[in-house]
Amino acid sequence: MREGERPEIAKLPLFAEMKEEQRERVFSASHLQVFPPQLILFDVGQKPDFLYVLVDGLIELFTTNGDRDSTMAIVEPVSSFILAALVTNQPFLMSARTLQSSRVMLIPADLLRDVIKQDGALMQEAMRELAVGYRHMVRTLTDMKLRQSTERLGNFLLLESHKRNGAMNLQLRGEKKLLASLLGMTPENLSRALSALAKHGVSVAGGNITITDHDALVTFARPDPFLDGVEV
Amino acid sequence: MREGERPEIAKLPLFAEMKEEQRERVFSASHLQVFPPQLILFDVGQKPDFLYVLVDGLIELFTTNGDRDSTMAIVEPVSSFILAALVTNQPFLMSARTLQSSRVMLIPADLLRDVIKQDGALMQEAMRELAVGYRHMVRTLTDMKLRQSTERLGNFLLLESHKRNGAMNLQLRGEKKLLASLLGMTPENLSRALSALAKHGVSVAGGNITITDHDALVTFARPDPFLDGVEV
DNA sequence: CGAGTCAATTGATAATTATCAATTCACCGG
DNA sequence: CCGGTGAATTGATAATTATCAATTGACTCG
Repeated sequence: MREGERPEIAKLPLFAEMKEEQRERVFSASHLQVFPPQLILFDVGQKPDFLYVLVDGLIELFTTNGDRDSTMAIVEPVSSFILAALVTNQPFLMSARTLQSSRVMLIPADLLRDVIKQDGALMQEAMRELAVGYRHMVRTLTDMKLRQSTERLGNFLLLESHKRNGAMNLQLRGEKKLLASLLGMTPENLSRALSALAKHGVSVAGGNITITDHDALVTFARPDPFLDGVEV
Repeated sequence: MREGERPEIAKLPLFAEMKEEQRERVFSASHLQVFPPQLILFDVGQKPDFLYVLVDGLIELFTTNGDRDSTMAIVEPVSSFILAALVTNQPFLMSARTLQSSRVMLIPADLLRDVIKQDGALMQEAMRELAVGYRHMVRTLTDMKLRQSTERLGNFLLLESHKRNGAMNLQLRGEKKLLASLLGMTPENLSRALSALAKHGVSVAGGNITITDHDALVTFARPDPFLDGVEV
């Protein structure tokens, strides 16, 4: 891989604490690849050959059942994905596709599993990343089971705003039907939910969403301090 | 803690590979406690003081939102729970209550985090356990997003049967409303779903459910080999 | 600049799930 | 053995969400 890419990847929490020597071993065996939009990187059921690190672009993790499919997560740069499949060396439970042209670092799975065993700091970060991922899943599942669609949307907007340092103006990454699938609803219902939120401090102009009355949205969506709290 | 309890706990994958010396350190600082049914062990938002290991009994992990609540998992012996909260040292995202009188081992959180850092084998098992837990969550979320309630029930029965070595006769642990909540439906709809499955090879007598026609149930529920596959 | 394409919206209807209200059933204690 | 308590079931209705169909809107390509 190119030298210039390394610093931002090495800054990832996962790789930040490991021994330089081991990092060198991992990085020199990895390669960076550019994929066009709408390309399937891997499918459910395949064995993981690599750990993936999204350096630039946008990637969707999704699952399929018969003719339906559902977005499980949207991966933004810079972050790794499918660590759990790599650690357990079990088939993927999700498929991945690029939403935009994306640069991805591919780290050979066997090598990485080996280095994880040898480098305690790396293992600890892998453990932490899995714990954080697990907790994220708990949040998402709770969100699905305990809230209805418009509430989910409201809380999603509040959380996005929080992530962006409280910005009241949000620009959607990707299409609205993607967001709909992520939130577990149809595109039609997302449209209706967005207009329903107009009464609760949200205004929409295309892919640009503005929270005009934060308090009103909070009153409607009732975010939970723990469930919707931002993980460190 | 009593000596007699240790062997079965030490056999847990989590503690199986660690150094005997470290295990001794952990176990001797832990204590075993018996809780009556319907007792809250901890609530959402509390910081984890212990890792919990259920030795005997039955425990429910659940979440709350306003006046609704939902069962997230049912913990059967012998297994540990809330490892992710312990590792991240973040507040619980789920509450726990005993469903039956339960014996629980309490391992001090600070100590265990410390030992995890020192014992590579333990850390590796913790990492693996978190990865397996993450994957379980992915399955559950997919199940919720992609299937409707009667299908979820059908697949639940198939999976339970598989777990019990293909037994066609299943005895429910706990009440039906618990199962309903776990599957994300109301008790009323669980009743209706169970009677709907009568046409697809399932017969019910109280808490005793029999799969009378496995193929018919498979045809109806369409289990996915990966999603519903049993993790090693 | 206009046709074509696809996302997004809107309206109408259907399916699914939840809620409310009775019973019925099972089990326990007196 | 009887009455009481709460789970489970059943039926009727309401709320939520999905589906189907049509239209609008935005953008690209020739």
